[in-house]
Amino acid sequence: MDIKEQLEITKRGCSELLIEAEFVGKLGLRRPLRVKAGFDPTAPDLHLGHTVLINKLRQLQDLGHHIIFLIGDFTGMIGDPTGKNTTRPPLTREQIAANAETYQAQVFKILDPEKTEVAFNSTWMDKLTSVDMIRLAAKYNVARMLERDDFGKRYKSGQQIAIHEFLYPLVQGYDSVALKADLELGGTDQKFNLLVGRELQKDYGQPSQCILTMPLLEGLDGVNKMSKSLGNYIGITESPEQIFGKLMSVSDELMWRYIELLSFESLATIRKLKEEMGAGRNPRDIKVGFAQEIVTRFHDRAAAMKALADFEARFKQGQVPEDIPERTLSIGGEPIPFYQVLKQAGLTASTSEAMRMIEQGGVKLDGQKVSDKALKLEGRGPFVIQVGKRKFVRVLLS
RNA sequence: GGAGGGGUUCCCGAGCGGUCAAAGGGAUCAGACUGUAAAUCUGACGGCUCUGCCUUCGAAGGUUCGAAUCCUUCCCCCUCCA
Repeated sequence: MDIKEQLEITKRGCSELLIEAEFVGKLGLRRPLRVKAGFDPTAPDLHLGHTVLINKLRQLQDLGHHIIFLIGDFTGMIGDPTGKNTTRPPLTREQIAANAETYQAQVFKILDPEKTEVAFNSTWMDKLTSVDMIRLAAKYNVARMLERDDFGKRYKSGQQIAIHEFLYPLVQGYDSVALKADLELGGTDQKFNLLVGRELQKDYGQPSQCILTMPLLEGLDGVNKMSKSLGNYIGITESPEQIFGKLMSVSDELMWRYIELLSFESLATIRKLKEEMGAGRNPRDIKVGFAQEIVTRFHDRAAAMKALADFEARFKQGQVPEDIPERTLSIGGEPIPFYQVLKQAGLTASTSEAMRMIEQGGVKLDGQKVSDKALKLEGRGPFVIQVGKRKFVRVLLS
């Protein structure tokens, strides 16, 4: 493939490519480039936000480049990599190994396992002696470290910066030296660390890597970045129905951001979709198509079709979904207040909430809206109970 | 070490002796509508054996008929100075 085309694919959706001219030069070498991306072994549950970067790796892989999936097990053992709010607890080797396994299982839904090199930075970092470490530390200086926004801010405002936090970017940069990386990928928040890699490679007499930063995907709220702790994420191991439903709940505006960063459709196709919407096409249909694409990626085509059918049945026709969880409650044969059933079946968090849901007309028993708060249930069931649009349980009494 | 400021229900943030389960916003949930779990509008949003009762305002005591609001001690955060 010609260089111009490769460059376009590489740059698609990215935040920055440093330095483009250098990168073009590397492409001109006509050999597979060594592409590095590092991952923290702390978060084995990948969500769509992570996949923005992994997708890019996949694209580069398809262009014939050599992908190195680097697991930062050494850095994971030290603890907190970014010094954000609280120091993360260091992980044990066993935990890291287990996390790495889960990581790979998920990542290989996108990357080709045959063509991907998985590396652990402990491989070379463990061998470094204290002397080596100090020599490495000598290659950078405090003023340059403080260029990093996060460090600079904390320094100015008198917040603590632990010494080992300075070592972090160095270790990450040294990884690039050890791997002889031609290109390193990271989120925009990683820019500083990636640049350290460039500098260190120069110090160690290597050509400097280029840097490709990818934007951070916003979460379902459209404001914060997608993260597990904020609960605004779509996990790639979630069920087809969940992925589909969550994608459908994305606002029309945010949908385009998701499509831009997550879809594999060509830019031309996406442009056309936008035009169609401008000409009056229902954005819902575009969202459906996109949601189908994503579900297919992490499950399969059939699952995607089923998720859609399920979704339409439930929301358009108000039907009960096919497989709903079943609960058996033992009540000793006595009639039981309905609100108790709601709570015990896990449909509401408290009896107060159960009462509220009934008051607000959000509860259905076998398809009939329940408005009597004093209703009691007796008999064995099964009763199909629905709270809101999404929560269903089949209840058996015994 | 010195001087100040503060800790309120999931988050932000008002309240500063009764009318406070505690304004307002966000998040969330429900309903209506719809093109969807978009948008918009309405409502709810501590718990319970629910027209009432019980437990909350950093912790523990105290004053008072009555405290998130006053006093004492303690714990924790933040800012400035050294």
